[in-house]
Parts: sequence; structure tokens; C-alpha cells
Amino acid sequence: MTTDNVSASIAVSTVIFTLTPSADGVLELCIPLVRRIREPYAGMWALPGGPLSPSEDLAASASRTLRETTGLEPRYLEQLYAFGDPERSPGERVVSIVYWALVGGDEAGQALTSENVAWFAADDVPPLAFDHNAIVEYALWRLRTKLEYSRIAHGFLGPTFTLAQLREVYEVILQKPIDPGNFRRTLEASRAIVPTGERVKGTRHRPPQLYRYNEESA
Amino acid sequence: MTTDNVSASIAVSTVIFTLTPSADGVLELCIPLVRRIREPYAGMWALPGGPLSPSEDLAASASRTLRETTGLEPRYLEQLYAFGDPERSPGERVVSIVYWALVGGDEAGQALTSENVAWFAADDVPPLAFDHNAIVEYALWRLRTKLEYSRIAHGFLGPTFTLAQLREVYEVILQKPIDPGNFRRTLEASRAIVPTGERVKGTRHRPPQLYRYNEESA
DNA sequence: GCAAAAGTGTTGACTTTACACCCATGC
DNA sequence: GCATGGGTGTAAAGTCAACACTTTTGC
Repeated sequence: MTTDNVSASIAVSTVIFTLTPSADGVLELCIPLVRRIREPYAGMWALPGGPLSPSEDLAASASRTLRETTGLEPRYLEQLYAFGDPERSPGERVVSIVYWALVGGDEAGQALTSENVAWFAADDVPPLAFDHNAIVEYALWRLRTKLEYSRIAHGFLGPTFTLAQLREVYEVILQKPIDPGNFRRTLEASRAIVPTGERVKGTRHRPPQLYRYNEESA
Repeated sequence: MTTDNVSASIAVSTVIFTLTPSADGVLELCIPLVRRIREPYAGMWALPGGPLSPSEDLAASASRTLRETTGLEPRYLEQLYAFGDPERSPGERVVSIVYWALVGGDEAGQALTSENVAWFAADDVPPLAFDHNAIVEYALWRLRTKLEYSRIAHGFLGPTFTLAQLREVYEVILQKPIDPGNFRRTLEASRAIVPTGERVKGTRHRPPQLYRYNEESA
């Protein structure tokens, strides 16, 4: 379809968060970036994304670029914001509809790194193309804010997890220690998690219970 | 500028909230709608808005349609969501970037009603064009949610107001009574309001203090 | 037994809610 | 004086944060 007098073209980009153990074993919040292969900003890192396909839903487009970039399925996906400043892109005007997503860190989808895809610590990204640095900052703010009042942390983990693992997710993202006892009680009271009855074996200490997320919870 | 292979065209719409006294003197939450004069959905009511102008910022576009529809300036304006389902509009695909806004009810901008612009109670709108009924519902949810943790209620009022007026705004939108004493203390503690020193005269009872919003507050 | 992490109990500080009561004005 | 809403006081209930303590495992 050809249309005249279009006001702008539409792109969909996604800020993809995961947690991966760094060299010293500590979890680190990371996002994948892709290297641009054409102008403008050729050679610079940018958020994964691309033009909106004619018959594709916005969220489906975000989901697809996520899959193409990481080989993974999103555990959580939400629209972040539409960025449309006329000056944000040199040349043709582009309105970017940006999503943010969580993927599990255990799935080793990051083996998919290539010459043009790499993972960076979320609060230490290089200078990016367009206004993408500001977008990453905003997504990071939204992730931290939402984690405080919502129940999305399990999106970083597998189907079952211990409370210590879930607590570490909170601690890494919110960058502050959390009292284990209070954390347990708060979560149990919220009924966001259900004990599976299974326990982790082979720890050097008392074996912790495995939990799963309660899909039926409000 | 002409571009081939565009994925969709972009429109900006706005859900504009105001409070107006109804026939029996009770405040009512209202939004303006415009009658469509062309297909699709010709003759039906729809949210005010239009195509994005080539060099216009998204928020500026929302602000402009608000002004054209109501003759007023927004007291509060925020992006709501980008709606982009491929099936949401018959014919050409349209991605709508929707804003929501508050305007003061005292300014009588509603005198600007014409054949093609009318105000409706926010929770009693007629069947609308496109997916606009769902959009209004979402905006209403967002307004109520945001009012609970943010300080935007003064956007419905003039530069100065009594605590009773501000409390009525909360009561009408949240649809529940609020304790006057606790309301006063909560607001004073938050330092969101500043007493002007002036009082309203001519009431049948003790004259209330006038306050204004504290722009310096966090 | 000892170390380490799981899991429980308890207390004080703080916040929220309900409601009693006094104050200032018009009539 | 009396009615009305403005404005203040206060105590009970609930929530939250700190931290001591008990339990269960591997070595």
C-alpha cells in the first residue's frame, strides 16, 4: 500500500531485561543491544527493533524482535511509551513505540551474541543511537518502580524458584538489601506464590522450599 | 514528503476530563466528544484528535486538538497509550497515540459546544467509533489510579481553592466519601498545598481558607 | 559440633482510620 | 441561639522494619 502525505513512519523497539551471573557470581541486570548497519548512526549500538509490519500488532512486533535478537520468548511484555519528538531522528521522521520485556536468565539465550548483538550492564550502556540512552533510563526507572508494587520479578526466573532466588532478584534490581524474614511474610500474605512441596537438595545448609508463581492471584 | 510502503498512519487523540456541576448541583466527571463527519463511522461520536502533523510533537498535537475542541489549555497532559491493533480501523491501518488531559471546570469552555462537539458523563458515554469506548474506560481507570498516589486533582480547579473543593474532586472521581479531617492533615503533611492567607467570604458558615498548589513540592 | 542459610516470633515505630469535639460565620 | 461546614484532637487498628531466635542440612 502506498500513501501520500504521511506524517511519519512507525518503528517498534524493545528494552529487554535479563539477569545474568557476572564473572564474580553476582547477578547483574543486562540488556541486549544491536549494532546499526546503516545510516543514520551506522556502527553505533541501538535498541533492537524495526519498522512496524503492515498487519502486525504492536506487541507482536516487539515480541518478534525480541525473539530474533535473543532467541527467547518474553516472560513479561509491556508497552513503555511512544517517543515522537520530530527531531529525534535525522532525516525521515520516526515515531517509536517502545516496549519493555523480561526474559529468564537461566536459558542461556545470550549464547546468541554475535558480531552485531551484545549484552550490556543496564546501568552502564555505551552512547546509543537516537534518543535510546534516555529510553533505556526510562525503562530502568519503570522496571524499578513497577517491581515495588507489582509482582513481575518471577519473570526473571524459571517456573520454580526459591525465596532466596526471588529475593536476590529484588535486591539486584532495587540495589538494596531486603530482610529475608519480612520478604517471606510479605509474599506469603500476598498469595503471589505457591509452595510446590519440593525442596532443593544438595545445599550446604537446610534445603529451601521451591515455589511457583500463583497465576490465579489478583 | 511522500513515502512508499508505510506500515500505518499515525493519529493523536485525547481524552479530556473536566468536572461540571450537573442539574442538581453535584459535580460530574465529563469528557467532550466530536461527531465524525466522514467515513468510517460517519455520524458517530469519537474522541477529539486527528492525524499527526509532520513537524508537530505528539504532546503538542494533543494540546492543539484540546484547544480546538474546548477552547481551553490543558492543566495536566500525559500520554496514555499507543493503540495499534491492525483491525481497530476499517480500511487504512491507523496507530493512535492517545493522551489524557485535565481542564478546569470553572472556565465555562463548555460553552463551545456545537452541533459536532458535546460533553458526556465519563461513565455513561454512547457507543463510539473505533475502539474509543475501550480507550475511555482505560483513561478513566488511569485517572482514578493516578489520583490515589499523585497530586493532579488541582488540575480540575482554578489557581486557588478551598480544601472542601479539592476534597469534592477526590470524592466525585473516586466515588467514595473522604474524611475531611484526615484529608486536611494528609495534604498538609505532603506539602502539596500552600495557604494563601485569604478566605472565602459570604458563606453560611465559618469562612474557609483558600489554598494554592505548591509547585515546588516533590 | 559448627557454619550457613531456612524459616519463625516479637517488639517498637510509624501510618491510617474513625470519630468526637470545638470554632466561626449567616441567619 | 442554631444550623452548617471549617478545622483540631486523639485513640484504636493496622502496617512496616529491625532483629533475635529456632530449625535443618552438609561437612
